Amino acid sequence: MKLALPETERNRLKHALKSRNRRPTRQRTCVYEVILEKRDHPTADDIHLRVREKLPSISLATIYNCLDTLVECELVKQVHLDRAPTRFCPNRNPHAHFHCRVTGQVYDVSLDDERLSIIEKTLPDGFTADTIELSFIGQGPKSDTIS
Amino acid sequence: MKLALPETERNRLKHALKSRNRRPTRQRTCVYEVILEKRDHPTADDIHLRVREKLPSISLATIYNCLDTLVECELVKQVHLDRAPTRFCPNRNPHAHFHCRVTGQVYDVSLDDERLSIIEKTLPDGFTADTIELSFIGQGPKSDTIS
DNA sequence: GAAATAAATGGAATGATTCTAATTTCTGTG
DNA sequence: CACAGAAATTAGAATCATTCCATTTATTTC
Ligand SMILES: [Mn+2]
Ligand SMILES: [Mn+2]
Ligand SMILES: [Zn+2]
Ligand SMILES: [Zn+2]
Repeated sequence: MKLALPETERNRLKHALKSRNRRPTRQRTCVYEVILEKRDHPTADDIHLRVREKLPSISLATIYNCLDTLVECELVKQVHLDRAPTRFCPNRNPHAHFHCRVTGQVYDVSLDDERLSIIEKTLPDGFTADTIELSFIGQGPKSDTIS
Repeated sequence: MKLALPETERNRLKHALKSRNRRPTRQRTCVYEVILEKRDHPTADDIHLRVREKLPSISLATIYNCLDTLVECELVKQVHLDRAPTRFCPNRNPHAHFHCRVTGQVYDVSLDDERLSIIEKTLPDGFTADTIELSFIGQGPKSDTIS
């Protein structure tokens, strides 16, 4: 009988959950499983469809719950940052953005041509990008944290 | 009498619009104006509030319409890419993403430590990032475009 | 195995964005 | 200048990903 989830990943999951005091449930295992199965960056809804083939009664809310847990445990990443209203920027030079977790502010971070071209060279042959988005998330300066 | 929108930008707007056969309306001018006024990456709603002080009857739909036009004319950028469902990814190594406009596929693009550290050095003093998101948007390989 | 706690569930609520259909504004031409 | 046609604006409805809530079910602890 072949395990759906390979031993290594099964352990990774178990440990990650235990270390955060979260329970290893059928649902969480299965969600993790389908994400590993096909590395195509599925949406929550895609995942729901796939998981339902194994757990037909799983709800979409649970998919979201499981995903939150897996992200929290750093077992999966979400490709788009926090869903939040789109922001607009008049800076027409190439630049990156810094989102401060503390204040919510968004700063421009200038990007010199040098670095920009290094970043562009990351792309393998056959890929042509017309847009690059680089953003940092963390803590900004003088956050006046009263700590 | 001081013009609300500086001459240079006023011209940029006029030319950009004309070159795409779009009309220079009060609403578009005003939206562009408030975005330039305060470079804080406002949301559509923020912009609506600010523009309403000058055009009290402007609708939110128009704000979105104007923003679409300004983005199309490359006068402003939107900081979050197209609003679309969040995607999830099990790749735990540092990597970038490539979104293909043609097929909608999302690919992982590996990021060596070298490049990663170059990117990190972009941040000015005082900023600490715990997350970096780098994504490319464009056309992927062998897109089988029947052209 | 019962109490206590965490998780799962279905459905309602949210909220950013998009769509629609009606009205208003522009622009080019006569 | 008037007018036809095109483009833009508007209010409100519709979408849709995500979150919230109250209830039920599963897990862990004792
Ligand atoms: Mn989330
Ligand atoms: Mn848009
Ligand atoms: Zn910016
Ligand atoms: Zn990825």
